[in-house]
Amino acid sequence: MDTARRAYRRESEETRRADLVAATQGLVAEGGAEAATVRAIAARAGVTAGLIRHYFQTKDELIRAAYRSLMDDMTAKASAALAGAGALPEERLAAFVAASLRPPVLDIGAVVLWAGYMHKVRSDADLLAVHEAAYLSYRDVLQGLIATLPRTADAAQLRSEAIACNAVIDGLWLEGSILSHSFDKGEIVTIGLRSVGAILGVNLLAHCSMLLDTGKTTA
Amino acid sequence: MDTARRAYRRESEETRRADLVAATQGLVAEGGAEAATVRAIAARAGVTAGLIRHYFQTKDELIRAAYRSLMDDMTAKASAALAGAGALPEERLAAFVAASLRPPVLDIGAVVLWAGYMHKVRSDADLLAVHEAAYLSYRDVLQGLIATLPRTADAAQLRSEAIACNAVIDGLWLEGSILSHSFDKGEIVTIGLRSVGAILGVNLLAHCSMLLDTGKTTA
DNA sequence: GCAGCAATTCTGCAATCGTATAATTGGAGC
DNA sequence: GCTCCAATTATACGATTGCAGAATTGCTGC
Repeated sequence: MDTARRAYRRESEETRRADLVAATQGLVAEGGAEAATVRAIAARAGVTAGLIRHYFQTKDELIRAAYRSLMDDMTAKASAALAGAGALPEERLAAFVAASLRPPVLDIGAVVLWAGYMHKVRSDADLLAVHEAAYLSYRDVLQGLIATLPRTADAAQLRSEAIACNAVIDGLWLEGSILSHSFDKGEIVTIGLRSVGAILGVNLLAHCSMLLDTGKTTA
Repeated sequence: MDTARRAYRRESEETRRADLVAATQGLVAEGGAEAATVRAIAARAGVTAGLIRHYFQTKDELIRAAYRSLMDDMTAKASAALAGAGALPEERLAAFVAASLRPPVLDIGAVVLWAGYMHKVRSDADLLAVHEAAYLSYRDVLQGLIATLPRTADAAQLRSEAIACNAVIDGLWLEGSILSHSFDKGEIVTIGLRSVGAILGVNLLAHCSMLLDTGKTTA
């Protein structure tokens, strides 16, 4: 037998798509978008390149699916922190902010993965829509938490505040992930809570000292 | 004459390098990193592809030069706004923040170029150093402006505040660039000034209404 | 266990990539 | 205006890319 074909198992469409998406994300996270070639993706997913076209009409379609998956997962992970939080509005907001600024959301791999898609987001209208939807989805959760605070605020003010809080979280997420070595443990979370609190005029740190993990008990 | 060679002019090394860097940035800004092929870069710079290797040993070296140039330019453009500002600390800080949140600093091309190199920043120690230096350089300018405000603040507080203000500017810069269509004109600048003011406990909007350009006179 | 279908592999192709190097030519110095 | 060197063009090469279609094979229903 000179021609020994590679043995394989049939998998459900759902499984295969998930595998291919995961492989794509792993490659982009490690080596940027240029590392995610169809052959590399297939190899990491344990299949051959031709199969990709069986599940995705084009490579761009796979990339889009992978990006959508990443964005959804990040919002989901931050939102999951709400389940363990109490009923107090300040406490819930603080839990959400803190969860967004620590692993697994705060992660250089996630940043690189996210950044690796940026150039596609620019040129691909569909991807831009995915990005916008994910951004607004996260911001809506944030705005919902802000709205429950014991204050009076009209719609326009709520929108402004949500944009601002989202921005400070984004910025801290970025630099905290990239330059993690130059920040003390818990510093990013503390600054995030203090900044969001300052923007909204509430004290998040007071209600939520249990969310901090400074690693050292500085005076 | 069957072989008509293309006519050309000799230029200084300085000019050619600048042209190639500018061509690279333009292409990445328009079409993402994948659009910046050596042939496309050369064509835009008005030369042939071979010349690139005459000035840069490898394409990566050119891209790195373009990245370094981008980072330096962004800080420089924001800092340039200080020259036209008055002597009042609030006014100067506001001018700096506002300049960081509007074109040419607020630019999707800059975001894409910046993002396109995240994965290299992760693995390449030199590039990480470039990023960190640029980040700290910008933050230092910001912290210097914050320190001149008429308040009392110790070193640790100044550091925290600079990180927070930098983060909110970063986040607004990102989303404002990517989703520029979903924000009103001047909205990003206004939110930036209000947020930075809230974090620092000063009113930047009061002193600096001339920095805003809302495009419409809403009541 | 046998048929048949679809999941998967395999092979190939045209295009494009970055790089290397030989062939030219513009322009400065004399 | 001639010389000569470096700036620039031109050409070529091997590798890789996304994509397509034919060939195979694992699995499901009987």
